[in-house]
Amino acid sequence: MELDERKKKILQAVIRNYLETGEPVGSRTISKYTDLNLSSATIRNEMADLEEMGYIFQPHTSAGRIPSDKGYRLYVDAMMEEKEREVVEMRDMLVERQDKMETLLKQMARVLAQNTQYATMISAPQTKRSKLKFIQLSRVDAGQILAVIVIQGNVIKNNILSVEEELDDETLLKLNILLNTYLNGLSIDEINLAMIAVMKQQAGIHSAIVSEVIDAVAEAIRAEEDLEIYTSGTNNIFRYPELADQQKASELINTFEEKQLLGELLQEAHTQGEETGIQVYIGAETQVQSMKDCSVVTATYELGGGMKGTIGIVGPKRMDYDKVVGTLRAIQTQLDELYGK
Amino acid sequence: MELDERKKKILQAVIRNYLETGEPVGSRTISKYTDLNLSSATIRNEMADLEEMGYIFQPHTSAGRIPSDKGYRLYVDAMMEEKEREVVEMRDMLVERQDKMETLLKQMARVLAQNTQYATMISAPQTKRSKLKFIQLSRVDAGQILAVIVIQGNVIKNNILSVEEELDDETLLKLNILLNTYLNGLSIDEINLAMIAVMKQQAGIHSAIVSEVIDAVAEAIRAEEDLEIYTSGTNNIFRYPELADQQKASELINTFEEKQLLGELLQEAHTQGEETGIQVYIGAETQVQSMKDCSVVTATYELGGGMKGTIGIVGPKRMDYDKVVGTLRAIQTQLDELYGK
DNA sequence: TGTTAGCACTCCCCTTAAATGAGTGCTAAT
DNA sequence: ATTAGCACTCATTTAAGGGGAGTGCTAACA
Repeated sequence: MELDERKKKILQAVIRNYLETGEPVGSRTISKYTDLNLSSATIRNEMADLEEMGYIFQPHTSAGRIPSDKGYRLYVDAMMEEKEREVVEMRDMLVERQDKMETLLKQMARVLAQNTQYATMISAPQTKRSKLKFIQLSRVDAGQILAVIVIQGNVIKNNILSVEEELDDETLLKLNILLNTYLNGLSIDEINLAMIAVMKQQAGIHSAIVSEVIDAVAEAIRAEEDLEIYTSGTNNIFRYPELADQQKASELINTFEEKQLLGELLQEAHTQGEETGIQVYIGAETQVQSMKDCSVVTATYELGGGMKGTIGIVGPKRMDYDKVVGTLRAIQTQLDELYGK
Repeated sequence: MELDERKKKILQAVIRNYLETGEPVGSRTISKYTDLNLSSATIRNEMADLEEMGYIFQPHTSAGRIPSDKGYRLYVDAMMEEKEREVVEMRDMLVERQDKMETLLKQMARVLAQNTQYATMISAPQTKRSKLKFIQLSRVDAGQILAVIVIQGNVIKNNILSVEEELDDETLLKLNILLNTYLNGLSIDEINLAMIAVMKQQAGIHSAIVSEVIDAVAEAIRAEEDLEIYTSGTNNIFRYPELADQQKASELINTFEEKQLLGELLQEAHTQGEETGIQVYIGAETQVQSMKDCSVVTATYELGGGMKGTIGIVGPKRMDYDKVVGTLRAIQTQLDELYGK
């Protein structure tokens, strides 16, 4: 059987209607809703075909039709290539200069949630490929050294080190110069054992501190790698009856709080993002069990220096794909303009 | 009417039983449950009295009794003064040294949630009265200065400042000395305009930078003041049927995500905490609308240097007050031992 | 005077049954 | 190819009934 133009139109009408109402949609509705001027009986025939082809299905005998994952997929794909959406307002959202990535991301998650009425998540940029920009040791207290580590993109990590020996200013200065000379501008995988050995040797009796700093650097990177995720609008779940029953809501909320799975999800979206960087996962496509009744739209953004992060929007399968994709596009554009290269 | 010993015992039995089951408890149950050896009829009479006195009530005619807020209050008060709970294990929770307050708090919230099966929230210590410990300016890039601000208790804030003039190392060193000399050891409200004027004068052409740093300090403090709140275990709400219906769950989850109200709640608990620092709010006592069916137990902890924070545990009114108070006590003790003075 | 047994009564809740109605599949006519 | 018509299905709603847990009250008992 073949998916002719009329079938497409009907399918689209079914999906549209279902997106609006959340209720299974019957033939009579379609017959009036579209400009096809077909009777409900004809629609019924076509819908039977569409069901056979797997685009829609009945939740139970003699109920209206609901789009299947396959149906959504078709709809989304069609929509994606068709529309190059208008850039939404949202310009004011990013106007203020941010020193802090964290604040920016939190805010972004919140705005998105507010805007779309879905749950949102956003992963911080990953610094894997970033270069070390600056290291500074300072004596804060007797026996306490503060190590400040700045990574490309102005991601800053602090680390308090405890030392036994008393360090005078001169020694500290030397160590600072040593560390910066060797490590500055290197990315993580460029720091090797040989280099560390040389540095330790040059540090003489203070080699222990060098070790600690290196550890701190490694830890800072690692901390950045098991990436931070910010979420917002999880309670929007309750807006959609098909997700709001106790069982599902509980699982979803849990998933959102634990963030572990979200991380993997975003990670995957991030790595396999294609040209546009926008990806749509429908139902089981996410691999996350608790989200099998949801759809997820993700967008990868870049902040220069190879740092990439991912935004995800989670809603019911009948989410307004159109709007969501548009919104994400707009944000991408904004971020690119501000930080992109 | 008077609350004699037997009435107390019966009331306690009713509450205990209700805590366990979550169901209204009838006279027959009590008659068997307690060691009073009274028939259900007698219990009925007593329960009628207790109801008249406002300690318990029936959700509907001919149902068992449920403790009222007043009833809970009595129970909790009695329990609080009676028990000086055993210090729970939980020792291992805090063993690792933490450089980062944030990590510690998050972890703590999580452990608590896990342990109690309720939702938890924890506010970061407030630095209002804290003293400035250390300031360091470093050149990170051409035109970019990193200001690191350390506050008592090793709370560290970073701030990137943009500068137009090129600063050589010597100037930076001078500025560092200047700033530290003047500001070191001062608490926020001890920094006044006169002092700033003097510093600016001494900084000469670089007075602009001094201004910026001062701003950064102020901002760092302010950021710390509209306090961070970490939550965990919000999905535990779903464990308790009386909170899990769509309406209530949605509101609660929202409250927990927005954190605004939680902040006020913790704030209040913090300020009016009495001797022990542990406080119990039952039902409407919290002032937070969405929590009118919950109880909240809060504990204020101190981390030295006048920095105080508050932990809160939110559960159904029938929460296991005993265990919760015990757990919080234990944590308080631990924190005191580790950081307290 | 306090305690208990007995009994009628209340009311939630669960189950069952019937009514409703939206929607389908099929057939025959156009 | 399209449509009208009809029988049929089945989730959902509504009503009714039974069960049962629990109460309040009264009368009897120690």
